[in-house]
Amino acid sequence: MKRLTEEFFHRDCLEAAPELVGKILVSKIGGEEIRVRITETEAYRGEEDTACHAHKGRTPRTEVLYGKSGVIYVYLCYGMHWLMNVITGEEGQPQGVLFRAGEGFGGPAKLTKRLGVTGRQNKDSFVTGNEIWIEDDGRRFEITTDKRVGINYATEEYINKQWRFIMGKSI
DNA sequence: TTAGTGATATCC
DNA sequence: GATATCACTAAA
Repeated sequence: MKRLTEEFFHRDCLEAAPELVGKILVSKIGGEEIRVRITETEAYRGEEDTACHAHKGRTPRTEVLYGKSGVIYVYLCYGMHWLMNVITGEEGQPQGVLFRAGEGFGGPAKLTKRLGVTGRQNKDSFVTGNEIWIEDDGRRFEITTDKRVGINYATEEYINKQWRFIMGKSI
């Protein structure tokens, strides 16, 4: 059981996103330790990705996307749902991976609810923090890809990218 | 299919 | 200041 370090996140989101599938999210935010296997992720890649929050450039909200890999980006969607991402890639390049589902349930807002993640964790780090981190238990899974969800505002080119990664059979 | 909800960005 | 939009969910 080993905790993921900065090197894991410090590469292109299209490499990191499929590898995060099958890993274990561990949270102590609520006091007790909660462990959830990640079953689905999505990659958001740079200003040229019209589905990425940072595609219009740097704003106070998207600032964190440009920062260090391994940092957590949490934001409120539709006034009631917290969505959690991890920053990947080079500093200065806005990209990250959205955690879309965990074992036994699906839905990015359910994941944050289960783990107790809210806006308080925005800009925390999976690498250095003590409240939430990610572990590799050594298990490997087949990965299937699909189009991303809920990004109809993006251009067709990016709507059609297969940048969603879903856990399959154990290998 | 639709309501619910509030931060954010963008326009006065 | 006002408004439109939104990486969702539950209920019907």
